[in-house]
Amino acid sequence: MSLRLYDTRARRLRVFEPLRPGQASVYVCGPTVQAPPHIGHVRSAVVFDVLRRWLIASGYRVTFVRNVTDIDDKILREAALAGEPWWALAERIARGFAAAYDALNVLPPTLEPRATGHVPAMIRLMRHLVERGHAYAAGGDVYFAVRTFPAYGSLSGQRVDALDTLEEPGAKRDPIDFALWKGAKPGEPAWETPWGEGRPGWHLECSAMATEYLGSAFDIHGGGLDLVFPHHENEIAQSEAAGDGFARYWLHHALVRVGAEKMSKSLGNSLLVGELLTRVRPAALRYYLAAPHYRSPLEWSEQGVAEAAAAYARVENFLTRAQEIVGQVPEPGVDAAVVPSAFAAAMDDDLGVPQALAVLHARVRDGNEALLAGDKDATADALADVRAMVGVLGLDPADFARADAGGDLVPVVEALVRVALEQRQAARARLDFGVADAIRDALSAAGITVEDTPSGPRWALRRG
RNA sequence: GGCGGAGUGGCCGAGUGGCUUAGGCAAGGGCCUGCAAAGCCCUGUACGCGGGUUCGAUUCCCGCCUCCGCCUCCA
Repeated sequence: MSLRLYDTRARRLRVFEPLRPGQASVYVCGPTVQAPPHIGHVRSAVVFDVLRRWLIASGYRVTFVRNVTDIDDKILREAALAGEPWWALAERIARGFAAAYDALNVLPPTLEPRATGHVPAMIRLMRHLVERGHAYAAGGDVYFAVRTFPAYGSLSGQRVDALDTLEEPGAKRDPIDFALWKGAKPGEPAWETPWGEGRPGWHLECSAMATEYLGSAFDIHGGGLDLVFPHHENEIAQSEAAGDGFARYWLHHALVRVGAEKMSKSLGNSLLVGELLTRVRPAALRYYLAAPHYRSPLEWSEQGVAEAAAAYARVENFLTRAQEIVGQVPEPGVDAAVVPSAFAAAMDDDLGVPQALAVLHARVRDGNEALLAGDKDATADALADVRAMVGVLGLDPADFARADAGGDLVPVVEALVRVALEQRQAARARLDFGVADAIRDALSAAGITVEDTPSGPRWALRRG
């Protein structure tokens, strides 16, 4: 059994064979930190976090690099609008992204390089390209000469001859050439280069940072489907023209749509993560984002999120009840995860999370049956399986417990609920169901659900 | 116009040449419960339209319709 992944460039599933046995190197395009994260950004992060966790669970040592683009036209414009330094805006937004990733239990990357910290590497790459005749300076900018790279279009299927744009050629020799480096206008941040002062273009950043840390050739390059062209096509052109082997597998996930349209800042229909997390549990949101196959478009719906929350609650309920019987099980940790073979087979098949979830739910059902039958061993088996699977998907409730916790008020609430439930039990004992139900209703109105079990009442904060 | 993707039961969402056919949510019936909740059991026969290939197609081929992404910044 081995992992197969859909490679955009090959347009088919390919068995994953890493460059170095037992190791996997992954580069994922991170955000341009110009505005707060929206739901699409975190889908991307969750998708590649699941990939990463599955690689780890499969025994690979994973080096996972996700960049931050912290210099760009839009950042400069937003900062000017906000009246703050561009670097302050970039830092503030970058922190917002980090917080959103963290809330959704996305593992921190091995390294998170920033474009502004890697200008020397970009200049080296550019020099290389200029020396080899693949790039030229013109009008203060530096451009990549697309027609010097015959493989251009191999990723996206675009043909160079079909790419003639209406755009003014400007200083370019050919309208299809793209900028590696942009000359600084007055007042803009600028770095010194042999071709004048300026700042890096977006495409150059990723090429330089990926090879800086992962080497001339590495295993997987990931990103959203919207990056295939021109961004990733251009990365390939730059890096391969410079003699780097570059990425061996290209993974792209489908996008999140809102009202049948792609969500994007320019369309003004962004669903911001910060706002969503005020009304959706992080774990439920992660379940919602991770559940469909990563190459299927996801049309945002509030009902869908509610369904995801219900499905997740089912898993969570089992874990809670099972642990009450079996005892606390130490978190398996993704690297030690031993998952059911059907789950592994699903994940190996291009990250088949939907089928993997079917296996997960089947084991939850098994576990619930065992619980019902009072079969402690079978419960423990199911618990171990479910815990391992949930860990691979980044959905272990324990990982979210800290975020869900109410801080100092937790012991207070626990004490108050205990008092109320004792009163209710007393009422039930004297068959005074009017009082008992009134207490339960009052707790329910406060968001506390009560369940009576053979071993006494259980309660939980109802979470949405 | 060029490149690419999608249309599945009430909803979301997998998958497959026929065999048991995901899974979740919702719904109905039952068990359990003081009543609930949670849980368990049972029920639902779907694959955009029209052709074709085939003993047999939702699954393969052709045409059509509708929708979406990229071709400009974008996860």
